[in-house]
Amino acid sequence: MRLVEAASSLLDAGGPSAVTLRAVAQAVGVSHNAPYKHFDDRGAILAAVATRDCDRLTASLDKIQRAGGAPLRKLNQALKVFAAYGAQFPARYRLLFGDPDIATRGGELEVAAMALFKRLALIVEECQGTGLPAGIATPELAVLIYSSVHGLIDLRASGRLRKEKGIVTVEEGIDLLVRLLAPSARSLPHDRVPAS
Amino acid sequence: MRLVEAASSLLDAGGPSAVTLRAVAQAVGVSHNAPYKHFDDRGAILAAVATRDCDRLTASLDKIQRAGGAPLRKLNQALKVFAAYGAQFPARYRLLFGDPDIATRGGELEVAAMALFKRLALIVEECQGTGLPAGIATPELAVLIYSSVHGLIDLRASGRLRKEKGIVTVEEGIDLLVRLLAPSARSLPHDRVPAS
DNA sequence: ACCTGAACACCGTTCAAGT
DNA sequence: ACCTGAACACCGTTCAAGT
Repeated sequence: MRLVEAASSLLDAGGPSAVTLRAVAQAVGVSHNAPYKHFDDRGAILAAVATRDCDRLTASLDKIQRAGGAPLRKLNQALKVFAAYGAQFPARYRLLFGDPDIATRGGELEVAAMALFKRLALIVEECQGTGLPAGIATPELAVLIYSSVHGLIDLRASGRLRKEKGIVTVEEGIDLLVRLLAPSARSLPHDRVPAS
Repeated sequence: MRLVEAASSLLDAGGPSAVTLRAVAQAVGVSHNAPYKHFDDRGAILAAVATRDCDRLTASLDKIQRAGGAPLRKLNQALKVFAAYGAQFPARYRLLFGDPDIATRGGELEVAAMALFKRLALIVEECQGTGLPAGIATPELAVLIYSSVHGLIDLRASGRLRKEKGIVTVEEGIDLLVRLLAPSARSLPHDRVPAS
């Protein structure tokens, strides 16, 4: 859908307030209220942007899963996928993982978000026993790990991870987190993963 | 300032979009553009709300610090202060710790935020060696811990910490986090702290 | 110093009407 | 089925004018 593509570009360029129906419509060359024939309202267009990105992230995790390798290394790579997405597209990250209106819409996006979480939980499960503590339920551990990474990305995306001496990049934070949670992985190589 | 109080109430009741200059002005009984005589723009009013809350959180941490007790217990209590604030006033939490425009304004709020982080870092420092790993710089560890807690609070405040089996409340997440980072604290009592 | 009223350029959304 | 133009009730912000 060209409308979704246009909304995504506007979001990247100017943040949520730049995604007006008028601007989206103008970008694809239709009248300012033509989008209402394809979407219920402004939020539905943004939800479509979020759903598309969510599916892409899921595909990225699948790729990492298929590539194989040490579990803890795969986890580190998976978390860096989120970090790269948040660094390259801060506004889209905050739409997908932080917008309250979009989250409570249910529908397609909720299904896509659940699928994404499931992939991450699978990777976490693989790590339990080979680095991560095994005496804890996988969903709990997966939620905690993702929350930590989300916190890092969100604080940076909102401009709160600057000088406050200490961690400056999300990647440093992820490496530190994995090191602290899995003491056996103290010499894990630092992975860089391209954006999805 | 009555304008700040009114803006805070409107934010709690209806989220950021409910904080219009017209509604704020009407709540204190002045014309819709009278606030411009006291604040540069709409963002300045919101920044004042955030600064006020930030100072209150700092006072809460000071109180915990003065009360004394086991370092790890103080840390747990301090983190629960953030959780309680986020649970009781989700919109204000997201304004203070998540709004990009407010964060980049600098000024008073930046000073207040720095002071708040400093208190938390002090408590973390006390824990290093008596539970938390000592072989790591305090600011790094403090940022990571706070990021994790922020991630939990933010995911809940935006409606993303629901059924996804596993952690449902932020408090559970904090207990789990402290337990994982400080293995010696496996039997730490669960603290409940009232909102600031 | 502080406030008011009118006005400006924007919004999202609705609706009657066109092809 | 899809689009248009006009209109509605909102915004934040500005400005001349009042006390």
